[in-house]
Amino acid sequence: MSVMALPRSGPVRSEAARLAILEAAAALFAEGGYDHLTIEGVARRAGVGKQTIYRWWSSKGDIIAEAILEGHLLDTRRHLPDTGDARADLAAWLSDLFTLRASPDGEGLLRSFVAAAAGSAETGRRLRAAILAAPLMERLSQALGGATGPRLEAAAEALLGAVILRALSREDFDADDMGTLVDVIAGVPPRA
Amino acid sequence: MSVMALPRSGPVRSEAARLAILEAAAALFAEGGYDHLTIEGVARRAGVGKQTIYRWWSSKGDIIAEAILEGHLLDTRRHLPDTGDARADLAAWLSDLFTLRASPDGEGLLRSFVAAAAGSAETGRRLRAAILAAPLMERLSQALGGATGPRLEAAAEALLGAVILRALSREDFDADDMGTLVDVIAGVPPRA
Amino acid sequence: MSVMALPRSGPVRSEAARLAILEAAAALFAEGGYDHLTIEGVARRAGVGKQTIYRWWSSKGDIIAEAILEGHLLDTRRHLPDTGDARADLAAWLSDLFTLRASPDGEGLLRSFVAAAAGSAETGRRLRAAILAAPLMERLSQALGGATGPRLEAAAEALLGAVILRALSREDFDADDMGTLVDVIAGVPPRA
Amino acid sequence: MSVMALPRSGPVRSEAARLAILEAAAALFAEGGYDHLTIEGVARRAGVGKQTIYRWWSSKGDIIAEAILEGHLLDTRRHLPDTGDARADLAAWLSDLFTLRASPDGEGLLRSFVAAAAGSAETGRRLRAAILAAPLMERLSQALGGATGPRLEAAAEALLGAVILRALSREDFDADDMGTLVDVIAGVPPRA
DNA sequence: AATTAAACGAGACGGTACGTCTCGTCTTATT
DNA sequence: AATAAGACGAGACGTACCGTCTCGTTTAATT
Repeated sequence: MSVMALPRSGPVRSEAARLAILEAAAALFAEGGYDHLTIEGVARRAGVGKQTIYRWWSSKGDIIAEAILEGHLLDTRRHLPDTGDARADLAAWLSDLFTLRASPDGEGLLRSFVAAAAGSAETGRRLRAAILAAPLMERLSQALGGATGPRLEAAAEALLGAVILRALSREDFDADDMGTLVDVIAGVPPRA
Repeated sequence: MSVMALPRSGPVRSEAARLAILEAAAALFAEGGYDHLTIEGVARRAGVGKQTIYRWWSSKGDIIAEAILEGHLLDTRRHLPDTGDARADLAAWLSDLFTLRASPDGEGLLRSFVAAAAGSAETGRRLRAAILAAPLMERLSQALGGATGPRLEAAAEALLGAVILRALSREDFDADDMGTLVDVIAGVPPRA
Repeated sequence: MSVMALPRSGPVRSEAARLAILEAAAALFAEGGYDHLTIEGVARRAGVGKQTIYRWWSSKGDIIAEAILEGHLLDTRRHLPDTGDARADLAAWLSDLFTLRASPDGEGLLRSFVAAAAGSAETGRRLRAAILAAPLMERLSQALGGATGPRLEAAAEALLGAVILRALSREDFDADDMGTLVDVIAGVPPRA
Repeated sequence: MSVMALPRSGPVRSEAARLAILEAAAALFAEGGYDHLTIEGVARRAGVGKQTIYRWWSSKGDIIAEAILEGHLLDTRRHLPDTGDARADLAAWLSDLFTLRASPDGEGLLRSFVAAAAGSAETGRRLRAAILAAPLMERLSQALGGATGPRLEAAAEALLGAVILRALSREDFDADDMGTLVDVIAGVPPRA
């Protein structure tokens, strides 16, 4: 048995408005972070009525979640280097993620993403999926000596979680620190 | 050489007001989470003028940071079990932290703390320090076979970070998962 | 030379829709008064698209004007008593008009009509014509000792206007007051 | 027994804000009429927060009522001519009232007042009192040969009501018509 | 019968205004 | 001088309607 969509006449959702909203939200997020993002601001920037936003999204978190999913906010294919040294590659990539800023003088983008995730379940899930994407998982699996399943997942979460925690506590974090982190999680014994 | 306070007349800061504010903030935080916490609400609940808050704190994040520091919000001596099995103890403690809720039907308290930390640097630092306190570090050191220094710190951050990340993405997390996480970070090989 | 309608195919105006709109407007007017009447509400109640309203009327005032004209709103044949005493009959009728309410607990209907008239020229004219109809004018003419023309018109306007003014200032108005009013306008000397 | 105000500290109502609001409301009323008057517009024009308006008034009708009372909207000492002929003076004054316009191309001010009165009980009462003021009543009493009490009141209401009714039905009204109206109400027999 | 075109129900759109809430600052009287 | 109280300008919140503009369907008159 198939679920039939109820036939409905009338105008169809405007793709132009949808895109304008997502792009405006992404731009404002990048400029001022999640806290300073307002629905009114998005509507103004997108040249759209507020009701058009409320018709399709229920909160600013929802909008950001969709913007992440469609790649307006985060380049999910961000370059993961491949030097043959999986641990070094991961450390570099995480360092990069940690220092990611929207604008040269902007707040840390990662922290703003965390704020968004704290406010919206969907954003949390999307963000996690966007970052813990296939290339990262593969490289991490190599670093762990071929781990898969729950252990690989746990390691990935530990890695990303540690970076998030440091972003939240505003600690500086250099490439060496990141290397130590990867080593610990990969179970590499202390270097001499 | 001693630092002399400038002599000055007039009433000094009211300790009663200070405590009333911290307690009101903690209560409201527990009831509605960080997002619904407002300065006006705190002033109302504490029976205090708004200016008295603004005179001594600069944001709601600041208030929460101080409330954490003084233990109004988080019992920093929360029971860390001691069964002799360091890994099991850690897993139990983290599980506890993860499922921490303000009220029976409340939002996850951890998620709300993350929102607070995302909005206030000081809160982030205080929160981290409050959770990664001495008892936890000691037990983790045991689990790691006596690690100290940067490696111990990295492990602690990975552990707490992973829990935070799961809280943010609203995944459920049972005691087994937590055990796997501790194992991976402790470098314990897969169990048969 | 005659004006020819351009030949055109297609459906003609739907009488069912027209009536549904007028009746919905009348019902909503009676329930909530002119101010709370909205085009969207009329469309919803009538089961009609908004455009069908805008196609044929240009404002809610227009709709009300047509509803009055067709008797959906005001029974223009409202009973004007005939006791032989023209002044008493007029006083009774005006009293009736003044206290007219849509629903038992409703606002004064007269006041709502005035609001409608203030907002729409056509409604003003229609309303005036609907109230100052032939039966009233005849009885008033008798009360004035056979006046006609401008003096009769002036008297009629004075009578209705006074009632409206009292409705606007929310004064109570009993049958005696109404009698005095008719007497003054009819030029009857003060009663002993 | 006296009603004591509760002793209260804190700032007192700003007279500057109060006046700015009344003046802005009066200006906007004169420019666009009651229907186009908005609270947001008043706040903008007065340079005042919306909450400052809502704190002290509950509707735009309320504001207009106060503006009338304080003479921001209607010069209650409008010149009532004194030529010795009371009926002619009244006719002239009413004609003046009827043709009163806010701006050269504005809507009739009287009609807008009626809309305001229809929407707000207090405005209705204030407006009535402002127009049916002592000078008018005295002159009317003369025209009626010394009438007082209910009969004078009824005559006054009939007079003003008739003018309002004509304003509502957008009929033109010249000085002759106005004379006839005064004559009918004054009980003067038809002129030859 | 097939074509054509307008009226229809539905409702999305860019807007304006609503009335409420909170922000951070400022003012007052009290302690 | 610090406090409780709270008015102030500012502006975001989410909702209700505005009047216009599609949509896809239905209904007549014309081919």
